[in-house]
Amino acid sequence: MVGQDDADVRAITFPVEHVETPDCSVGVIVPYSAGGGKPVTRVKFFLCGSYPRKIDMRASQFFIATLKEAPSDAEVVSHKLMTRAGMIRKLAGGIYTYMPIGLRVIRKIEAIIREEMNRAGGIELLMPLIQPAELWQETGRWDKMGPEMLRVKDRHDRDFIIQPTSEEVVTDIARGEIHSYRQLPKNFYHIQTKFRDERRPRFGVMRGREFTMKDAYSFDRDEAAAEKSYQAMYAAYVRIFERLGLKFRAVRADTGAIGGSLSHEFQVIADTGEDLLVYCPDSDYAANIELAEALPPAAVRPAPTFAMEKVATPDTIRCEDVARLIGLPLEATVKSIVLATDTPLGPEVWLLLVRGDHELNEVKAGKLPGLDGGFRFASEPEIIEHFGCPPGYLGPLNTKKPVKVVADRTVANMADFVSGANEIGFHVKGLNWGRDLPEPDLVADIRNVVEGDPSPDGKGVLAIQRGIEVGHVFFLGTKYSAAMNCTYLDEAGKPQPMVMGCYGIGVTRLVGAAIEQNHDAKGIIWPDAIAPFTLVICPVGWGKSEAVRDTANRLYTELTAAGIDAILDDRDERPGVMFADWELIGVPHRLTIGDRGLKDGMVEYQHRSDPEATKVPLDEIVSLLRGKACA
RNA sequence: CGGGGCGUAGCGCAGCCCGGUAGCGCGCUUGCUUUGGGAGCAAGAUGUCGGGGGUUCGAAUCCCUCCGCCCCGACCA
Repeated sequence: MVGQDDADVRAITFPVEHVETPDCSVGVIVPYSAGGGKPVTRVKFFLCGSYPRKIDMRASQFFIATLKEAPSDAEVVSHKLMTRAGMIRKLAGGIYTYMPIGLRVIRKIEAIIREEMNRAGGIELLMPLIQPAELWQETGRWDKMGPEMLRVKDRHDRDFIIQPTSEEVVTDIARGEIHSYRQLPKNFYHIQTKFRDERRPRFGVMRGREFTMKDAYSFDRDEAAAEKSYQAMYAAYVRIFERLGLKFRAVRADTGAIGGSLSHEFQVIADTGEDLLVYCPDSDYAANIELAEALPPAAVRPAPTFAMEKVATPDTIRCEDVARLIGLPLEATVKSIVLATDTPLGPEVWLLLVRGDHELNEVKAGKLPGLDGGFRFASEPEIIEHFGCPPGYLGPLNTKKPVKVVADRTVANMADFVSGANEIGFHVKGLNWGRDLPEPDLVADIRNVVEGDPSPDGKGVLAIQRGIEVGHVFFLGTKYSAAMNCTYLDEAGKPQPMVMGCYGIGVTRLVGAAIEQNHDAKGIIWPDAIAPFTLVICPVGWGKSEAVRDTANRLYTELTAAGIDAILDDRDERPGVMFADWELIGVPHRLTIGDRGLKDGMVEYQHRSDPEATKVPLDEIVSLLRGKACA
């Protein structure tokens, strides 16, 4: 047993066996008595193998660096709390040092991810941070990635990048090492520093430039096998986020720049999230708003009832104001958005129409034929050239030059609507497709869904909530294997491209997301699984009471031996300081020991989310905490 | 990238308009007192006022320039 009471001891030896577990984490075998039954031996996982746990964890020997006030550049609560709790310190925009408290949380998250990745068949390796340009040129992403990818040169003036992701390198490994269908499937992963030179880093570690990501890549012989790998990763992700103690939702997602055909995001539910999640409470439909389909209106377009009429709307630009001025509902107006594409023949101008109360979905627009090669918002000169009028009074009626008109499904179904008259200070009302102007060139779903829209699966109506994207799984197909000639030989001895999937988890972003979801006015409230410490022992009167000191030391030793990740606050701070610090840091379980209770043989237990402490007899506290704080 | 704002002690800020001794709170150091919810008193330490250039007898303050940071950015808000 650990058996040491002396506060001055710095390095207690821990006479238990370190074992190499099947998934390569290092654990220690600890005696464990489950519910008072016969003692059993079980492996208690502390932290990952590369992070030896300091067994004697006393606050005076550790590093607690809390702040009363957050730096003024911190905007969101997780950034403020992480800084105040001493988890991170900013070095440059979007670049942070992970301080000791913060690193412990990261290591715990990594340990859980490793366990579940290994359980799901993943094989850990570690690919370099710096990668040669050649591989990226091979897939074409050297040119496609843009300034988000940090490029560096070595002393010979050769191009390198600091990796934002590792598809190229892992595919290079696979094509070099895997030659036979017998070697498939394989899933390689690593947990590595990434660098993405974000246009606007913000929100602390939530959108940093340098961050830690777990990225995994699966290689299979065919689509069916690859889909199994995808499902295995999906299931592993569900387990990971459940173990982390977070409320999350898996949603269908756009495949974006990475490419591929099937994709889910794992979103931590938080009102401060940047993403909008669409889900159906009556079914299992869930998607990112980028992807969620707005179904065509069920009804047939009504017949025109009014004559078209031009109305003066001086200085009235926004649909809301136009509707109010004319005295019609906002739903009767149509919003005009002008896009441009740059073709070899020069710019082409597009007019996209959504209902006044709807919003354009740029991801959907970007998939339209003609816009799928990339688009931009048209410049004001381009707008005037084509519409004969500056922004604010634009519409599909009588454009000066022909433009390609794309109407949202809802707009295509409208009658007697309002839009700009392409004349400064005027709109038109009573406008009707077919009668007053030709049918749109294209009718498509180009808007964001709104709450109450019918669910695409036909099983109810949609609801919307905010989330933080912490994980993303992609079915890649052969996009990279084809580009890089990554093949294996099948039974017939024929080369076949490997079918790939890729799977990411933002480790450092998870830290921020967990805080966004779990905090109060005093600070962070960690889920047990990722708390920097599971339990803090707060002795009141450490410096003056031998009884307090002895009891604290003894309980610390016993609880640690029981496998509880505890820290003993021996700093001899005043209680207010001590409590405020640990509440800010967010340690979920607190044991308070003071002369006041000790004289009655009592100590106090309080969970971070409890309103107040509970008195517990001294001889019951260890078994109580074993039940509560021993994950 | 465009627009706006800000850089003064470890953190939060004042001083700048109107040029003249660099300040406040928290934190830090020392001592005494205090000791169950961020203690009190006393005495201290800490600054290239973001960098460079200019104007001036004199610049945190006025001018130029560079850098850094923050916020905002649809014909949404």
